Amino acid sequence: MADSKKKSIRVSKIYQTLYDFYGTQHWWPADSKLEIIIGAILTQNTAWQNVEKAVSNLKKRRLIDLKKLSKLPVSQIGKLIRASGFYKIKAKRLKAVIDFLLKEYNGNLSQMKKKRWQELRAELLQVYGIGQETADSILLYALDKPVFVIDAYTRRIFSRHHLIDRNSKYSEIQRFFMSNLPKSKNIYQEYHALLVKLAKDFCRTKPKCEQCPINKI
DNA sequence: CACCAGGCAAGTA
DNA sequence: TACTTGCATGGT
Repeated sequence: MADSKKKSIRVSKIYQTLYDFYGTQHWWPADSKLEIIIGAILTQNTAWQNVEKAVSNLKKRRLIDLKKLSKLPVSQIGKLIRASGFYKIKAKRLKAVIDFLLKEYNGNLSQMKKKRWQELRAELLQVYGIGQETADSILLYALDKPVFVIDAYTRRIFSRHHLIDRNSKYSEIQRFFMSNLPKSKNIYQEYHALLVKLAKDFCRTKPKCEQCPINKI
């Protein structure tokens, strides 16, 4: 059998294994679509635990609200999200995203969802502070689009198991997943969440790594 | 104490 | 295009 065919089968097999091992992950943990978008910026290179503190600060003041946020000075946003780290630059990024959503969609996310994801992705990538992973997280979890998210964990796990090259580009890895799985938003959401869970449980130390359920396939 | 976490943008070669 | 650096808090 061709090598690419084996890898293709393995991508599905790993999903089945992780799903059987862990069950559904209930991602993205948030009360609203806007909270997901805000979280997507705040979680950049940051532990989720710290993102929760920042989001919690915004929630207490009922600031998960585009119009309210748009009236706040960037420095004030920075103060509120301080716990998430990189707070000055993230405040600036949030400001850019807020302005984008209000200007282009009048803050109406369900209106935004009507567009094709290819078009939305291009628009999101133009926004300051939104790179490929953040754009795809927003598309997949906030806008329910069938787009696979590639993060550091995904690279680590799949290169570790020799299914992708360690130096592959984002777009190549994304195509690898999307061409070898059903085009399903639900599967993409679960798969990414399962990979994050797996990495946290088994990729920290070498002895843990050897107990990884993927090794038992 | 060092190291990392659900990346991105800007600068350099 | 490919590689480097700054951004910063909080947990382990």
